[in-house]
Amino acid sequence: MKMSKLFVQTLREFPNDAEAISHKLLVRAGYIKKLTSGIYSYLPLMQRVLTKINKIVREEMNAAGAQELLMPFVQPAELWLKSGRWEVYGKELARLNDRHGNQMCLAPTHEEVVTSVASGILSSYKQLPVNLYHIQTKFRDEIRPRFGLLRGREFIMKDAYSFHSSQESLEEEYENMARAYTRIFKRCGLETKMVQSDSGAIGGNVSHEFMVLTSTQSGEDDVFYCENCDYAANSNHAVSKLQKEFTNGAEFGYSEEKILDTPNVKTIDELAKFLKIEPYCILKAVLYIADSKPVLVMIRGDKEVEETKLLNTVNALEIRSATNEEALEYLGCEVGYLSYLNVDRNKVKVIFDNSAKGMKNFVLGANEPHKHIVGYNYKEENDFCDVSLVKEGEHCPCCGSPLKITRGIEVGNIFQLGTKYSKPMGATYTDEKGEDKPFIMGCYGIGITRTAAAAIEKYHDDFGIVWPKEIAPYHVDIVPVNADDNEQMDVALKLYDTLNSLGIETVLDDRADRAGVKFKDSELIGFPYRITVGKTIKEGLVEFKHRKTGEVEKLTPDEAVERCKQLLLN
RNA sequence: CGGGAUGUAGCGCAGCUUGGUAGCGCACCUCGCUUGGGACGAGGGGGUCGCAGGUUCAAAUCCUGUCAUCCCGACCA
Repeated sequence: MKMSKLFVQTLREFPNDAEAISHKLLVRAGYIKKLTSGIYSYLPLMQRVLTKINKIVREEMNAAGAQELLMPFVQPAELWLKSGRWEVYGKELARLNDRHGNQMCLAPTHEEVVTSVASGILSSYKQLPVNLYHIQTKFRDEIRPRFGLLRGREFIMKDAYSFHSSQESLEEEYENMARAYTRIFKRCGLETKMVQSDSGAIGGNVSHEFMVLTSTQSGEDDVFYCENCDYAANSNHAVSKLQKEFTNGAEFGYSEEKILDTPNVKTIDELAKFLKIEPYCILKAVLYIADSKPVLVMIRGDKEVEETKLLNTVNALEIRSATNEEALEYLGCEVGYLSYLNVDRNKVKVIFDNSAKGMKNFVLGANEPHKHIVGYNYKEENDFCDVSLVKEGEHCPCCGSPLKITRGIEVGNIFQLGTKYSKPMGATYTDEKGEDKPFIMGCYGIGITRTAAAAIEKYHDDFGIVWPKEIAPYHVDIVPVNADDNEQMDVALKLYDTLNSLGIETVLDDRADRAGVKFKDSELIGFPYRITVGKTIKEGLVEFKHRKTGEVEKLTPDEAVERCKQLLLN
């Protein structure tokens, strides 16, 4: 491709509305163009990157035994009503009516359709297992799209669905997909970590996410991992051994139950300071509203509530913390002095976090303004469950080593769905005994557009993108320093033809601009290798520059071709 | 959905307080000059100032409404 013809416009400045570095660079280097919030055109450079990622995905999925098909983007409500997700999915599901008034939706995912497709064709256990996938545009009407391709509303996803007659077979395929995913991301130049996760709206029992770990701000998820063993989990799913497993207020001299005046002492910090006690001896009460019903969470003072865990525990669709007015309404007390004591559990659901287990002589609100109780001990049996956020420094649940935290970008995930969709949708096969059984299913997603963005988050420098060569839009950028110099242009053109004929994807920057402009663009766009044809051509030499390392080699044109072959063909 | 901000040329912005010819830089077009790190000179094209009302002789500017976008919190590939 000649640069003068390439459909691209690089910008001198970063766009104002971009936050994430991948977003900034994709816009500035001319890869994407925003149409509206969270919706982008993929310009020719971007399309080449996506095509390359897709190719890797297809090769590995096919090698893993999956079959590609293509399912519809617009789907009837009927299917979603059957699976029960029409109500559950919420506003993220974009709904519309066709001209007859039938309700439709734009596909955010394809469990419903694939289940209906499969059940029509798979009728015997002999046909199982089967794994079907496609690569397709999805639409999720995100509350707040941001970070460009990292969280668009419209995005490209590879989604695969497997059908089995036994849990063992599902688990086998799950492992198979995990291996395929690791290979896919590796071939895209990305190291990923497989972490345990919450299964969210997709549902199911076991699930893992593939995370690209990013040391900086750009990741959207917190990942806890153990350096000693291979435990790793998304913060919405992570569990830990507490630093202080059992706490006793007697340690701070509170061994007798009494009510104390604590005027205007509202927060845990204030209370700890006021009583000269550590937060871990306080039983904190936090009121939530889950689907408009009150839920009171009792949790140790040094811990925070993990809202996704709470959401799952109370089996709600939506959750938010309650206002002070709601606290007054449901508990008759303002926030800051709440407790579970004297609460009518028929009206307010009370949940105890595991961290509150085994506390002795602790402090808690008196459910009366400006009063707390000290030296309290449980007087009843309570059920405890896990609704708290892990903190860095807490210990690995498997081996007890301290847990580390890092940011991560989720580029893929795998779920064991079981019969979550097949059962309600009546998708069954006939087993050996002639009985009808619902399919046991798995599903496996890769965010194609997000993978591209993640690669940029991971690989960039002050000059621009540094693509891994496997997914770069082109491999080599040939820059004749002076387009008016016939000698330079001749050599550049010859190199261009030679490399292209070898199947090496090459750009020739034939523009009349000065060298600086071409160098800047080359680095911004992120071509892995650049061949500069300049003054040194008088000595028969060109420059071969490695984008990643900045290393420059002086080579003859023939040697430069050899270097390209060696680096890019094998 | 709550909190904050912004809408003026493809991009980045000024002008608005105090109403009176719509401006600057980049990009684009023409000519000249230049060619190893985003040159320079001269000339040129492009904007119903988000939209709709209102006030006024006169609105980018003041008022009202509305829409959109972006940033901070809860969802997800």
